Amino acid sequence: MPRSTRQTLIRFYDALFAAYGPQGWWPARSRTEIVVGAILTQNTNWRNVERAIANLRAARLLTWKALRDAPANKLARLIRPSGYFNIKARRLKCFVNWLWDRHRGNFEDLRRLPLGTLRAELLSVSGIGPETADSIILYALRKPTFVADAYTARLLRRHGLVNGGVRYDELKAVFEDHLPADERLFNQYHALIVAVGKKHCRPRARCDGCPLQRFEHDPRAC
DNA sequence: GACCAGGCACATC
DNA sequence: GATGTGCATGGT
Repeated sequence: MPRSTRQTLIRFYDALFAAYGPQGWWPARSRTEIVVGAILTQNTNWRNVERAIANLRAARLLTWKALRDAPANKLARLIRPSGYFNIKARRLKCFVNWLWDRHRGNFEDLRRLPLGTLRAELLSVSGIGPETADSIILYALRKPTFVADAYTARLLRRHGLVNGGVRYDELKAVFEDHLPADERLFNQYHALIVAVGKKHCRPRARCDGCPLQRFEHDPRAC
């Protein structure tokens, strides 16, 4: 008799939390830095994102106003280590321009919006897709939306909870439909998935030592 | 040198 | 709606 999805998700969470403990996400010093990091990490290794963010910090550009006033080519030069630097510089400018055009440059203002409205508004910004929007909502604005990423897809696929061609919204719905809409839970859960994913759920990674190894899984499904 | 990394927009069918 | 492609650096 297969366990319910809810039970499975809770068991996974408990096993990951027991193994890794609280993650304290998002790894950033400010809300501005969270948003910048969410955009820069698109399809990119986090280590390279850290280099780019360090450059922005050294240039004192990690404030909304400084980002608004900085020319895109200057941003592009500084964020070069994160890859796709021309595109990402444009995306940073798009976000900041939207923040000023629609919300007078007041990031805190976004917290007042209902979650659905907030998400739809973020998705209307060029360069903000579903995962980036959810990262901003969950980690910078502390509202309960689940962030599904490449690690999440691999994990659920490996354990047979979703099929190969699963779409983003289906992936996050697995968590949102079976768990309480708790911001702290979603925060911790996604961070734990990244923790286990970096170690055990990427190409050529091994299951040895994985906290989820004792659960039914297919190592080839990553 | 190939493959990968905490995606997204756009074109095409 | 599904699929393919460009964007680009740095690590393995």
